[in-house]
Parts: sequence; C-alpha cells; structure tokens
Amino acid sequence: MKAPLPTVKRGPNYLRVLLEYQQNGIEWISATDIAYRLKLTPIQVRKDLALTGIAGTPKKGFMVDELIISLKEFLGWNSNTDAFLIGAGALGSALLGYKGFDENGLNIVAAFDSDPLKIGSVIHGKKVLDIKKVKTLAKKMNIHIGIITVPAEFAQSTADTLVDAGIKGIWNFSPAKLKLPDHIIIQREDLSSGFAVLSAKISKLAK
Amino acid sequence: MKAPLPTVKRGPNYLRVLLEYQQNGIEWISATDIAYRLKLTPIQVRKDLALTGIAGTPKKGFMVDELIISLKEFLGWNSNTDAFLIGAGALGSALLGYKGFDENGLNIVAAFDSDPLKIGSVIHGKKVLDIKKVKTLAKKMNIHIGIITVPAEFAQSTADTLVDAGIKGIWNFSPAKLKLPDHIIIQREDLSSGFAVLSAKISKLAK
DNA sequence: TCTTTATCGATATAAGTATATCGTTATTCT
DNA sequence: AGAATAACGATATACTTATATCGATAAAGA
Repeated sequence: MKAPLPTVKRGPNYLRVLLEYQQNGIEWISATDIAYRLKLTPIQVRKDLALTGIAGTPKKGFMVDELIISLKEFLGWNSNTDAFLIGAGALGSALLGYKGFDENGLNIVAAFDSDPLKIGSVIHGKKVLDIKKVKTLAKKMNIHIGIITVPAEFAQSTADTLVDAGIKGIWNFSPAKLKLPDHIIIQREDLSSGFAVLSAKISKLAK
Repeated sequence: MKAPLPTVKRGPNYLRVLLEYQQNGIEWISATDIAYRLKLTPIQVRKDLALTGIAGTPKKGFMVDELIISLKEFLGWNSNTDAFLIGAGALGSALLGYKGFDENGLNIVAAFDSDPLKIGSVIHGKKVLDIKKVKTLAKKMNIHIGIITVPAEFAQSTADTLVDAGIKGIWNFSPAKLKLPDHIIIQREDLSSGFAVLSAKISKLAK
C-alpha cells in the first residue's frame, strides 16, 4: 500500500503524543486532541489515522494502545531496525547519543571511522570500529541501513563503500547529493533547507 | 512576495551547485544542468529560478554569478544573520562545528548552557556562556534567532526564555513541539520524520 | 427511554505543487 | 546569411495534499 509522504512524516509525531498519553495512563484519544497538540486539523489527523487501518469510536475517539500498535505497524517500527553509523565526528556522536531513536524503531549497532585515533573508542556505549571492517560486518550482521555523518567531501566514497557492503538504505546527513544505483534508497537530512524555511518565514517570504 | 515552501527548500541546493560551478570558473549554467545534478526536472528548476526574478538566455542558460546573487537575495542570505545556540551538548557542538552555515547565511555568535562545567569553555571557536545572560546579550547584540539543542524536557522552558529575550525565530532541534506566542516563528528539525520516510521507502510504503 | 452531544468516516471541494506542451529567441554551425 | 538547435518562459494540464461538509453512531445526560 502506498501512503502520502506527508502522512508518513507526521507518523512519528502522532506516535510521540500517543506514547505520552499511554504513559499517563489515558486510554482514549480523539483526533481532535491529537490535532490540538500538534497544531493540525482534526480532519487531517483522522485521514492519516485511517490509513493505518484503525477504526475509532464516536464520542470517545481511538484506543491509545491499539492506535500505537497500528501506527507502529504502519511505520514498520514494530521491530527495531539495526543500522551502522559512519563518521564518528561531532554530528555522529550526537546521533549515537540521541535517546529518541529507540522508540523510533532504530537501533544504531556500531559506529565506523577511518581515523586511528577514534577507532577503538566507545561513544555513548557504541564501539567505534575501523571503516575497513564495514563490509564483512554488515554482511555478517545482516545490516541494511547506513547513516552517513562524514564531512561532505567523503560522503560519496563512504556511500559507495556502504553499497558495496550490501546496504539497502542510506540516511545521509552530509550536504552532498549522492549518486548511487537506483535500487538504493536515500534519505537526505538537509539542515540548510530547514534554515532556509526559517529565514523565509521570518522575512515573510514563504507561504 | 510569497513563494511556495518547496521552492524555498530547494533554494540552498541550487545555491550549492552554483557555488561549485563558480569555484570551477564556469560562467553559464542551464536549468537542465542544475536539474541533472539535483535529480529534478528542468521545468521545475526554471519555475523556481523564475521566482528569484532572474531571466535566462536561450541556448546558454543563466549567468552563474548573477544567479547566485539573485538566489541569495531570494533567500535573504545576502548578509549573514546572527544567532545564539542554546544547549552545548553533543548536537549543539556538532552544529557549532558545522562549516556549511557560513555560506547559508547563518552566523552562530555564541552558545549558552546551564551546566557550570560547560560555561566558560570554547567549542569550535565559540564561547559557551551562562544561559542567564541570554536576555541581556540578545538585546544588546540585537539577535533575532535562537537555535535550541537542549534535551526535549528543557526545550519549552528554553524557548520561553528566548521569547522573553526578544527572539523572533526559533530553530528547534529537540523533538518537542513548542507552544509559543503566534508572532514567534518556529522551525522544527525533525529527525524522526526523516527516518520514517527512509523506512517507509524501504518497505515501499511511501509514494 | 429519549434527546443531546462529540466524534467518526465518507464524499466533495479547494488549494498547492509538479509536469507537459509549445511558441519564442539567442547562439552556433554550415 | 540561413537553418538547426538548445534553452527559456508562458500557459495549460495533471497530480497530490489539505480542508470542508454532512450524515451516521455510540456514549452521556435528562
């Protein structure tokens, strides 16, 4: 089934609100509540949730527990996905220490770097290994996702290495636009776009 | 003038390609070239560029130098904007060390934290100051943008402090959704959305 | 039990964005 | 000089996404 991209993007936000409700022991949640918390319209929330296959109850809304399961299934986050991170610099370290990934279905197993000074160290409980070992380890551990946090000039060669290692999806935090075979899924995290939107909003440029 | 949000988001990408061409001493660039580099359609590129107010020449395209100026003006990146960063943890440090901001019209002037161990230190050439000084300094230095890289649980109070300090725009790297007065511009950088899109693409869920 | 109410969910409309078509134009080649 | 070409830019179309409308329904209260 194909879902609209914006719906997928909002998925984690719904999940966050739901987990909070669950922690507070609240059993039911309405699309109206969610919408208020996330500054969306109730209609949009209902439409998004409908895509996860769940059905609500008039006057009460949705069962929190049920909805969480449904959403996680929708996002493919029921079982955590293992990933390798390449580039144990400042940004890489930040991601290694980011607590939220767990509940987002992501599990960074290990970090890799080419710098001898970094190899062998441990960052936020994750070992930093020699980049040369990526290929054998990725195949042995059946890793499908690589996270690139190397400087822009090394991004392409790093990506090539990952592809060679049999990686299917790449989460690219470098500003470089990667050229890779079509079957490789790339997701680029674009800091400059974010800032562009902010400055455009400030100068009242953007819709 | 109001521009479509997607156009604004693509702006920095165009700029990156253009700067590369400029560095290589290439004088002209066509929408077709740009589109190829960024995996877009030439039509879309032309439409986006048209919004910057530039005019091209048949058979040759656009003058690189001229287009850069035009684009920077469009994005409001002609003169760099000063900003404060709050939260000198791993992510904050990563941003302080990020080289690309300069050419993206952003200038992080100083960092702030509440941790006495961090206050007084220097990260990537930027001083870490006491968060208590934010208000007076922001007013004195006429700072309008705050970057939040504190843990989620402190995000709201940090944002309140920034608003109190007269900040207009907030770039929020915490997963928290902030509740702030309407006149404050917020841009949230959402890691989990990015990962959601990646995993959706991998499971062939997303359009 | 009957009425009111909050919410869902289906259908319809509108807004926003991307793509296609095509005539025009400056350049290059013959 | 004239023909061919590559690219622009305007207009039109298609696609995607968001919002509005409204009947149906289960719960709560009179």
